[in-house]
Amino acid sequence: MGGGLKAKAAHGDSTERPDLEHFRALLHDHMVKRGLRSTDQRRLIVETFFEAPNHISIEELLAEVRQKDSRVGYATVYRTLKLLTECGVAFERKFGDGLTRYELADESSHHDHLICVECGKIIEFEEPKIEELQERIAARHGFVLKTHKHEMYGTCADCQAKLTRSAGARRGN
Amino acid sequence: MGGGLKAKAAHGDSTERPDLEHFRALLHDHMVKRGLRSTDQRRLIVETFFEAPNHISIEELLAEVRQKDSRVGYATVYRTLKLLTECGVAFERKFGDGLTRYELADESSHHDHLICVECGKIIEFEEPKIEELQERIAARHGFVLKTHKHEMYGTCADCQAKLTRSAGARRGN
DNA sequence: ATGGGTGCAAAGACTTTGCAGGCTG
DNA sequence: CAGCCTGCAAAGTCTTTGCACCCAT
Repeated sequence: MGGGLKAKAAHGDSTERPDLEHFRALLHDHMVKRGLRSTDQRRLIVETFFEAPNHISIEELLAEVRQKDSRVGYATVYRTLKLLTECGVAFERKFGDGLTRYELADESSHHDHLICVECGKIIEFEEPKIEELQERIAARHGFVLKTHKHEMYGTCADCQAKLTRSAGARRGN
Repeated sequence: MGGGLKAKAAHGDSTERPDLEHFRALLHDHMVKRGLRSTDQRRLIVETFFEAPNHISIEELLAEVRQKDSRVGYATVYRTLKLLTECGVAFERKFGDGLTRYELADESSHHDHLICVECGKIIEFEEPKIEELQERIAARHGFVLKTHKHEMYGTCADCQAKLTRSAGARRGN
């Protein structure tokens, strides 16, 4: 029936890959500037992060990393993501689920999030009109905006279908 | 322009108090329906919550409550707020600071939040145009929206002034 | 008298950090 | 070969829960 399901969603919207070289350079500069060192673990974690779907949690990233080197510790992933955040390569995101998630700090494609409360699918969206309205509201209150968080929670098309089906079944449809 | 600034913000926008009777009834019904009991602590906590500024944390509410009865425990406040959330009297909010905050579930005045990253001031705002755009975006992706979280972080007018002043001083102004 | 309610303290779920030994530059 | 890094485990935060006793109903 429902075909194969995409399941994935989250990641890059197929179009073009982000400019990883730019991020590698950013990280490299930061490390040189502070006398930090390049280690096997860091390189592995960083590259794994670059390949991973956006909005990955520490746990998830650790799992990926351990497929390549099972001896890497949680703390190292944690500290490396902290490092990436500091040098502007990653953004830290806290959705309501208690986990901290990370995504590539791709300024060039600003987006917010649409999240399915049934299956957890995360879709990114952009809406310049909203951005503009935000600025106007901020100005009205005398604020200068730094960042914002705009998340919409609902049920995706797939899950609506699923729910309708089971509701129908329950009703003896 | 400018004038005196309202400063307070956060709480009821001066206009009218929310309809507390409505919320008391909601809670009462819920408790009767489930055979829950009305105790001194619950009444105290609930009324204190009603009087407290919006976006209060458990710790803060507990402090208020303890001014009236120092023997109330953290867990009771915690459980009472859970109860209020369940029966639709309060909303749970998680801003990025790791705390859970609660506000009156005043549907009639839907709003989002503008937060000063310097002083923590929280201002509520409403913008129907954004709400409408949200629905449109959700529809475009096949979603049916349930809730959303829209927070904007920046520097409020007061703090901008403060920052400018100290920056100037530092520069030998 | 029941069985929900309370306070305390212990347990969870995540995130941070201290340390002894390892490795980069 | 100094000092940053790592992995482990312990320590923090904040939120939840188990329990024995208390008290509305």
